[in-house]
Amino acid sequence: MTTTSTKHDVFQAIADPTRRELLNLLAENEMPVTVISSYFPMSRTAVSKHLRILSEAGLVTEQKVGRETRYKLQPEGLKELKHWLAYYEQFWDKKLLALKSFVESDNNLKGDI
Amino acid sequence: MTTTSTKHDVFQAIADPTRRELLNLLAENEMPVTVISSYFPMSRTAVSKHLRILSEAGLVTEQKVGRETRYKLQPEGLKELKHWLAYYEQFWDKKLLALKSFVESDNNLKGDI
DNA sequence: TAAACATGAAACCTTTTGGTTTCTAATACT
DNA sequence: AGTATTAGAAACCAAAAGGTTTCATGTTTA
Repeated sequence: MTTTSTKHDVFQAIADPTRRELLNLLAENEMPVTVISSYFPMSRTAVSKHLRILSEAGLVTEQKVGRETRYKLQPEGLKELKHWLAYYEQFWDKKLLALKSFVESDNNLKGDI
Repeated sequence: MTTTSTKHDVFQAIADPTRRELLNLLAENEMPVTVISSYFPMSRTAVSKHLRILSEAGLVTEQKVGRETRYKLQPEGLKELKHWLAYYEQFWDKKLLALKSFVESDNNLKGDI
């Protein structure tokens, strides 16, 4: 059982361009909501909601410090996406394609496991 | 200039679970709409609309053959996603982290390229 | 202690999304 | 020629998404 409680999934979380910008912003520095929202052309509350969604998807973490809540990137949350992608890489990666056709061909090691 | 006309972007295209299933289904075999839609618990028209979105995002291609339209995966469309992800990999990949701190440190090969 | 600050919750609104059913057009079969 | 088949277009609808403003609550700080 994984620790990440995924109410919103990663795919949906990164679908929104604002949220992708948020990830980008939070990648290097952790920062509180008010600071974060100063980078965006929308209300603080709206940004806060995006942060919530990112948090639920396991892409950022929140840490309360006094009256402020600091958010920062949690890159591990993107691993799920990487795994998903990995499956499709075989379809464009020549090396993987070669391996695939080798494994699937009938003229090698019949009946052997 | 790229050939992919991206009206819908990849991020949004893969956000929907039905569309991810479609990609999965079309990864191995190309097939016409009626056959495709038989795998899904919704109308043919609905599936058709999902296919359109995938197509606009450059994730599938359509080929008209007689009265049917055959769809298949266009894996290259996922490269954009891979590139996006690559940036974030540095944040969880130890090797990349090590490289990063090395490159950023001031005590190596100053002014040398 | 009172005022200011940081943030999330609530209620609300508009647009987008994911689905439906019906209609139209093109192609294939008999 | 006439009927079936394949698929997209149109019109429509309910629910979700993305935003707003206002309110409540906890935390500083003057």
